[in-house]
Amino acid sequence: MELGLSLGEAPKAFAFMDRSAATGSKGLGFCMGLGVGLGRREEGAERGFGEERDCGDEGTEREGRGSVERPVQLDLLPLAPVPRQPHPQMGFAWQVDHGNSEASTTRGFDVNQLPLGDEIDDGAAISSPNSTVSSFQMDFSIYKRGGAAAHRKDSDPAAANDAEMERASSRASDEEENGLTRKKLRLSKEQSAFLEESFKEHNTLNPKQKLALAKQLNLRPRQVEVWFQNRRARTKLKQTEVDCEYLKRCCETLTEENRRLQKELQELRALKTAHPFYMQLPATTLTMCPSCERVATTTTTAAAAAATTAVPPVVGAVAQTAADSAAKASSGLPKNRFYPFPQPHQSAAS
DNA sequence: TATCTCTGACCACTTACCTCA
DNA sequence: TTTGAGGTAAGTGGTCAGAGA
Repeated sequence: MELGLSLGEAPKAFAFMDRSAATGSKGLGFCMGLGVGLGRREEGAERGFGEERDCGDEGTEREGRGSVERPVQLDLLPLAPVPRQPHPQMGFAWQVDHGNSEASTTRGFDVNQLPLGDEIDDGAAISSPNSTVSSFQMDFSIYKRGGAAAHRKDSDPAAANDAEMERASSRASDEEENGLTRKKLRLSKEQSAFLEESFKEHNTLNPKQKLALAKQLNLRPRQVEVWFQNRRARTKLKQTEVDCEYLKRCCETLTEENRRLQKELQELRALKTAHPFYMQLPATTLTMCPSCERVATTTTTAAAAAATTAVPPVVGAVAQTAADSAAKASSGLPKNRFYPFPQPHQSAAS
């Protein structure tokens, strides 16, 4: 029996997986194969799972004795998009006008504000006739009131926001004084939250959406674009971690199963050696798998089987066991993914 | 129609900065 | 106060698809 794992692009060798819905994006592809290399006449005849075969009908396949070497394949594909929540379009609590817009006049250059004259950064900020920007622009300038202190963070989130914005503003001012150009900025919680909500809506942006978001958040379009890129990268990274964890468990389970079946096989061989005539009983009484207690429906006599090989009935049961456990465990799971084992945690998107 | 060039979007990788324990 | 780790904004280079010449 062989256990193979491969990480990379989604495998093409196993056509029976319907993953049409999942292949829209190129992502993590995973292929796990469990090959039972015991079906040959001789013990040494082994075979890897990588052989391309027609995996047309898994269900009927497991009934057949001839398919005892069919690999049990796990195909881990990118998760379906995170369930989307309705976008609270302009409905955020922090969007309330606190009536302090007057006091919001910028004091120098705020790193979290779209700098005047920088609007044409990458050209996207030039308003177009069909732009939806102006209809729902947020006013982040309310956070620029003075007098906020960082230590208020715990007691009063709003005040903490003030402090945050003030710090950013102050830093920027200092740098402006020093003639330095700030290379990196930190988005405010509100900006991040809004971007996060947008990301839930759609994890990619068309130019119009990018422009709208940029205007709304007083950021440069490039910043919005970068944020989405980084956010996608983070999502993917988390998903990869989750997948790896899951695969580790799969591997452990299969290894254990492998060990158990090897042991079982040894026992049966010992039995055969000790009681040679035992194998001449009708095959139907011999193909019961000790682990799953399934009886194969073959009518082949043991003598006939022995003429070819004494092993296949056992291997047939083995393959069936693996296929059964896979089918059992994968029921009720997403179709575009193959989960023969307990489902991994899928909450990586956040 | 085929080919080439340009452009924009995206991704992977990396760097540099910021925050916090 | 210092420092290292982790998070993240941003830079860079490569690929790919679509538009236009």
